Amino acid sequence: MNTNNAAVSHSKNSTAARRKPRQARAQKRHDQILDITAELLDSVGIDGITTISIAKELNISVGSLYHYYPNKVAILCALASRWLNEMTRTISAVDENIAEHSDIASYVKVYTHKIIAMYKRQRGILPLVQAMYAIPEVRQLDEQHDLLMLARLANAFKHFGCKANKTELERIARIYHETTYICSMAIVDQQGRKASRSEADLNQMLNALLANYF
Amino acid sequence: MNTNNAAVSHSKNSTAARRKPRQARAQKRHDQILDITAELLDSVGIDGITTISIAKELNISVGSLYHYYPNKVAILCALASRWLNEMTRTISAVDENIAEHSDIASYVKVYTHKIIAMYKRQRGILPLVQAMYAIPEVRQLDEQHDLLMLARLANAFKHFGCKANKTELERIARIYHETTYICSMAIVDQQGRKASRSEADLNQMLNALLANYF
DNA sequence: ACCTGAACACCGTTCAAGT
DNA sequence: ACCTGAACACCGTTCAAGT
Repeated sequence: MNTNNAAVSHSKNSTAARRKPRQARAQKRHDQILDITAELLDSVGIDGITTISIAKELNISVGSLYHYYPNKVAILCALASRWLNEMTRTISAVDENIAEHSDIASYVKVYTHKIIAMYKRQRGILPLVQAMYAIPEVRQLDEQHDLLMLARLANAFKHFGCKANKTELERIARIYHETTYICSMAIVDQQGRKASRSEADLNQMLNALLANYF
Repeated sequence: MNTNNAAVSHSKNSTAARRKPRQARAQKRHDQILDITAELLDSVGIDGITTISIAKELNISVGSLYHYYPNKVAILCALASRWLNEMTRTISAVDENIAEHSDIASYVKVYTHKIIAMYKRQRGILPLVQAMYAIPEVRQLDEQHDLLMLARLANAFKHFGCKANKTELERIARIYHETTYICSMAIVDQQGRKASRSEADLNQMLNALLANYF
């Protein structure tokens, strides 16, 4: 009794969707399942969700539900993945327009602003994502997503003439990313009041972090 | 089906320990239960823990276990509480010696260092705390703990002559606290390599945050 | 008085039987 | 072929019966 195996007999083999969505109809069902799951997550919380309740809401049987996803974790994973992809897409836009910025400070400002705006828009689902964070598979997804963002950041820093080597670049990007993430969450939490001031404070911290390396 | 009730019939009335530990023997049992739970958390993960496994490890029956704690969540809560208190105690020491510091920068440096050292010492249990974070009661405990730390920080800032009003003080303390927390986690994660440099970067960010208010 | 563990209520997952 | 939902395996919690 010493290795980290969940030791449950329930099948958790794959967390991927079961049938490839060749037909538009099947894809629609997959999406519907995620929509319903998101709604239930909101109304009954992550502990209140049951596979039967999801199936019932869709007017299909549990067995049918298991045609689309191999298990409950897979459904939650797919939902998390959809959210993460949405975020990535939003932020990618900043990077694609990197030519717009003449210096790093300008980039930092827009980057911060976009992230906060996005978190604000998704205010309702943030606690849900947080609740799902307990699921190891979701955590892994999030880490992959982070790696992508870190690579982007490191690239942008180099583009603006950062004088750090590769290892250092990775390290700074990590601190930059984590700081932006946690402060954006805090800013979104504090319901509008003085949020612009907080955003300025975050920018100041980020610029101070980068100052030594430019 | 719209309010956020867990809707389970399991009794979750109180999360406090059941019998007041009047006798030293009962207190010892309470501690033993938490010790065993921490061990199991480490070996089988939070999803692998069962009340029966805890009882078995203690050589008592499940029924007996329920004499000491009203339910499984209460046990995990008590464990989290023990950890949080340990942390609070460690950090309180910095505040009690506030007179040692002539300026805010000196305070920031020691504060950062103590926090990182503490996280390093608890490296093993940090992922466990993170896993427990999914439990709403644990989250609440953590928030209470945070409020305490924030009050401390705001006080210290004022002591060193911070020119911010009460609302602003709270806001800055929050950003300070969150940034320290997330960066310390990141620093501890990166296994020693270049950690001292990261610590310097964190300090620089914190000082930049405070600069406008002193 | 105190402890035990079978029994009950749930929920995730499967698969034999229906269409 | 596809869907159904009773059945099975688990786990948290209780409480009648034992000491």
